[in-house]
Amino acid sequence: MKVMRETIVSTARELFRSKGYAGASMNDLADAVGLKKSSLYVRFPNKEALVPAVLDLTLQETFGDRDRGSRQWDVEFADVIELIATTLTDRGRCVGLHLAYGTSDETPIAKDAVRAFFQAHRDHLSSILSRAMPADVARNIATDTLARLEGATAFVAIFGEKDAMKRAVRLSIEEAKNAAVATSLSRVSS
Amino acid sequence: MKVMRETIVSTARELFRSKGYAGASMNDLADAVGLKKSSLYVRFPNKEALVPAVLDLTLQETFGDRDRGSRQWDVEFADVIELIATTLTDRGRCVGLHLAYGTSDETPIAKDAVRAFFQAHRDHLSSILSRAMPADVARNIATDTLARLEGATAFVAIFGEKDAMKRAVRLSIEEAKNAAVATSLSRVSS
DNA sequence: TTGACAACCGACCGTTCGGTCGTATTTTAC
DNA sequence: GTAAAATACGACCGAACGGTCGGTTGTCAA
Repeated sequence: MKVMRETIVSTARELFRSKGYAGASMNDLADAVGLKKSSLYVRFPNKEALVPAVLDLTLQETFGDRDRGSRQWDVEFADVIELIATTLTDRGRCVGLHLAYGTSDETPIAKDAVRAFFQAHRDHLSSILSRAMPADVARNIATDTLARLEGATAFVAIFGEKDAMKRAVRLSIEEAKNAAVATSLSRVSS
Repeated sequence: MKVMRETIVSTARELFRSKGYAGASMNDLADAVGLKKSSLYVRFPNKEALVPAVLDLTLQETFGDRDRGSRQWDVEFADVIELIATTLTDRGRCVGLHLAYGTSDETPIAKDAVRAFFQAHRDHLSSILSRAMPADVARNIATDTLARLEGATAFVAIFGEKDAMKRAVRLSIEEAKNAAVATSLSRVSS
């Protein structure tokens, strides 16, 4: 009857996503995976330790087995943000953002994990974009893309609307391509 | 020693903003306003009833005493989104979004209040924009503007970065102006 | 078959949660 | 001046919280 660690982590992710850090209880998690609360403490020292595990799993699923650099930058960029957008649309909420809002100085480990989570997202996107534009431009576009996706998720969460997410994806891809064109033009003129 | 209702509501807003619905307790609120918990229940029937009060206050402060329609649409649009952006940057979080993520079917009154809150934001922005463009375009731009602001707030919350918010404001204003120009051009050509 | 080890559970701890109620105190109205 | 209404409080409730601990069960290698 052994319960997989990944089962616990991905179930914890669902709970954090829908109820937030404070709203999700260890008892909820235990019930959801078919264990008793005390058994959870064999695998995780405390509730806070679930947060890095949850975010690491999500990062792995998003950027893990991606064939990095083997394709055109624009295809890879479009692929990864469409993957993120689809996940956000299907789940209706972003675990990372819910945990970002739900953690504070009282949960420093969770807070650090959230920072690392978003930093990793930005770094990944930025590294794809910087194949076609200067690093500072890439970083800003990566940031704005993530912001747009997070904001569009709010409209999925509140109204169930998916249009905003579609526009966010389209506009982000356009913005990246425009920046790439502007970069190549300025290279020619200089 | 009477404590103003608005004091309670705006203090509740701070708590909801920083700790979320589940994370903010009635005891926290009582301590913060200098009352005992039982005294709060004289003014509010339960915790959930604080949510509409908090969001109504915020709406009032954002759109309340604005001289509607007396100025150019673009000035008014820029003004109101700069007010929102400044508030979000200063506070580091959006109460509305934190409550949107923190409420569920178990708190229907709060959930409805959140929907009304964001709908009111969208309606207000949309009505300003529709002075210069078709209603459907205005609605989409209003939505995307709010999404951008919410997303940029995440980067303030997580990294303390304010640049993303500045870009969000600038890009939203540009997008609105471009749509207005496109509208007037298509009117001429038809 | 047995010993060892990992997985799991029930009972329990102190604390905090949202919420209620009877009562004391202050303000207001007549 | 006095009655009524508003305001605040202390004590309390059952439930849920995160977390601990001693003991039982299941698995597997020797």
